[in-house]
Amino acid sequence: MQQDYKPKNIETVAQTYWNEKLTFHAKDQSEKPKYYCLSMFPYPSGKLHMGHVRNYTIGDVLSRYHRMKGFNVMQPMGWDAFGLPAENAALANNVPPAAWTYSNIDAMRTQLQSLGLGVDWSRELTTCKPDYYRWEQWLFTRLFKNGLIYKKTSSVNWDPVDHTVLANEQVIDGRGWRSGALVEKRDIPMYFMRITQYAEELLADLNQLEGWPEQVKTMQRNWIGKSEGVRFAFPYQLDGKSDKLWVYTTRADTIMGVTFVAVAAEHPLATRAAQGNPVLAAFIEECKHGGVAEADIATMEKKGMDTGLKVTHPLTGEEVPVWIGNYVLMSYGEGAVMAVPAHDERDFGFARKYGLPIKQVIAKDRQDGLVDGSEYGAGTVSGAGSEDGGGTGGGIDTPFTNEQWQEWYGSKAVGVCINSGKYDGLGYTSAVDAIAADLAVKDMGEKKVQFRLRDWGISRQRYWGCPIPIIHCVHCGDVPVPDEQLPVVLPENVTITGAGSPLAKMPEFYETTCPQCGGVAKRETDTMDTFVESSWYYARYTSPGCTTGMVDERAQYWLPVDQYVGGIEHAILHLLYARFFNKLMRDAGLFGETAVASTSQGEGEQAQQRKSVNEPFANLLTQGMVIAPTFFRDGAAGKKIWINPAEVDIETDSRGRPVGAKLRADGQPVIIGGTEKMSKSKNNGVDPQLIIDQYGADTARFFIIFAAPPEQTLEWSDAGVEGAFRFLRRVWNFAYSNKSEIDVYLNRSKQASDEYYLKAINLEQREIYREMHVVLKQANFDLQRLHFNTVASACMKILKALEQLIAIDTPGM
RNA sequence: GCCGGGAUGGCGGAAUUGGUAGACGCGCCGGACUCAAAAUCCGGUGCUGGAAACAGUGUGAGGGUUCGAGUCCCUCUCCCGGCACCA
Repeated sequence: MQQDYKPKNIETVAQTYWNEKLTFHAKDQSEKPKYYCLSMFPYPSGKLHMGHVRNYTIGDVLSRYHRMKGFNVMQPMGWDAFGLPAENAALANNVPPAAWTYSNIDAMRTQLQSLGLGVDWSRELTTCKPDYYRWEQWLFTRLFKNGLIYKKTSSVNWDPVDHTVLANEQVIDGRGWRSGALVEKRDIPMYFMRITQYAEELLADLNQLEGWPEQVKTMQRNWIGKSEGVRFAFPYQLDGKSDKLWVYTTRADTIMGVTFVAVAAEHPLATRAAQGNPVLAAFIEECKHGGVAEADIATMEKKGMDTGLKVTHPLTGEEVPVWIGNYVLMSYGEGAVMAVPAHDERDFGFARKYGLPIKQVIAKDRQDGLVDGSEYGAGTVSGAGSEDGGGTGGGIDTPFTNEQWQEWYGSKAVGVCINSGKYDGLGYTSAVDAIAADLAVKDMGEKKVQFRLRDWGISRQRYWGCPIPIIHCVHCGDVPVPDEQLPVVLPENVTITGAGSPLAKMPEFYETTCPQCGGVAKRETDTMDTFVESSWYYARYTSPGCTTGMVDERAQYWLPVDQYVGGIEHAILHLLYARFFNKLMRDAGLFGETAVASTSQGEGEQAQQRKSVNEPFANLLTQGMVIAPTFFRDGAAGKKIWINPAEVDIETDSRGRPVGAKLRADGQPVIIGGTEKMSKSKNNGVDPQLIIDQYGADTARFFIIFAAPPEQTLEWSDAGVEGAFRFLRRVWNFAYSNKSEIDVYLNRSKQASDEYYLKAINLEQREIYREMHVVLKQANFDLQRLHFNTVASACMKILKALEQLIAIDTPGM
């Protein structure tokens, strides 16, 4: 009667077939249009998790879909193999990071292959191997020579007990994760990539990325943070010399309301003021405690101390006190900020705390909030500047007060200047113009465009990363390693102690000679940020085995990536760095002719696209998380004991609502927690391997692709998996029972039966993917609108229709 | 703190421009078939009250605009992602 659906057999046969026939090998030339589909490569943690399965299934569906549509598809896979976890594992298990990483890669490759992805494994790359990172070192030396990489000091988290630099992740509540010691900020020399030189282009080109989600582009725009403001100076006399304290503001219209300036603890003025002032020196010392992470700095208590120094207001000539503020960052802008307590919420709080004066210089002129400051010209506003700041337009009147912050105090849109002498009555734009002009006349400042984006510090005081190809010579300074000496190979047999980099303790690594003068020299022992490797892997996939450069001419055929798929958590850093690297590689001439200035739309644009690659990823799909319910019991000392959902039976009432849950092992109740991201800590992960073993990869993939739109959160559901399995089984059984010749095939030979299976698989996949095809077509190929329910019901309808047919065509791909 | 998202039944989620909230699916309940179960099929299912007809109520909270708000405006709460050394 009906043959059982045995996914393991079917999938093994299919995967073997694909491997033998090299089905998914991408050709570097083709009559067909190319489609480069890339899913973000995994960090080889050791085990596949559901997020990986989702990521690669989405990419695979898109790949197979385009394959069926007649594209020359390339879907590669590789390993983001450098990074901190390998060093942690080395500490915990006493295994060298390299050995740990390579064995993880082997395990995960096996798992990935059991998923049956249409991946071209001949392009596999591993970033911790010299054949990959040597080209990164090559690019480093080029960038160093042309000034796009430079050296400066920067703050890191220093663990004073373990004598080691800590990652932000390793700083917990201001203390080292292993030692528990209070972390300090320490300034050390590092290499920086001049990403700010590309800030304007990185910002402008976002507008070309029509295939990117708007929210990602918005985040990148805000991150780059182009602002138009005024850079100006507070002059001062100190130690018999005249000098200027520079600050930058986007609210020059409030300059007349400055009542103090705040400088970073590391600012030269702070250092000077602390001389002979032990209290101030102690405060500066206190400011050094804690980590360097911005989120921590921004949320900590705002503290400050008067330096006793005074600077002069450039327009009023009044004396302005200089304070040290723990919230002012030396690495941002000038390391000093003007403070206008009346019109900045943070300054307001600071002034209230320390009893500093608050001077209102902006009045809310209108209530409707529609007024753009630019509409105001000098003298066009009458009656502005009333002392209470209340609007004249009725509605809720919120007069200015020194007691409580009001949002409108800080709004550019609603205010006009008051208490500002000649600037009274001006709106935002005209006030800024007038003030900037007056500052310029005095040579005390000018308008300036500034970016929030900072240069990218790439030095890491870590072992498991790509060595920075620099040799330090006492005579010649920092000398880049010559091409013929590349790669600088990272030694793989080391012992990790958790206290500093092993490279710094290996004379056989760092002792060398200067390539320029031949004298005794020392090799750099810092390694590069692992984001460097992930910034160009997409390009390397186009040129596997290339020994002549980062990429060869094949890159011009495949790039840009047509579809990139990955987590939203990479919306800023990784994606911005990869865009930056793409431009660096383009300007190094690696993608053929360099960019032609964009002229007109249409034909000219197409020609330009063939000549150069301005952006690496044409379309971006940011997939959602995989979440699952959590269960726990209260253990000793208020600690929760998390219980895996697989070990729990849920009881429901007559309406199907959960009323309780019991641990299967002991029948005793457990507490139902929230639904959260699958994680080790909450013990709510579902091991993909168990699902594949029990139901098969097709069920796992089918469930995961249809249970939620790709970019939304996916709630794991055992029932949903079961449903997906039943659906596939039904398709299978239907195909089987309608094929009378099957028995003939089966009775002939093993080979023939395999052939039948393949045909049946093709039927199954064909029907499923045909449905997706239809839906994708309806959705205008917009996978983000793809919806499980719509697709599933369409599949059901088709299936029902098929069941009414007695004979169907022999399927074939 | 700042930037970007989100919140609709027991669950995933529908709802073109502001026009019958809860499509479709899961789950659950009832029925058919079966010795029984599974599978399959049929019907029901926001909540409260009611045997039912029906009534009231309902899209995180509070306000507003409108003949009409899940949708637009304001304020707020909570959750998720990122914040430059996790990847």
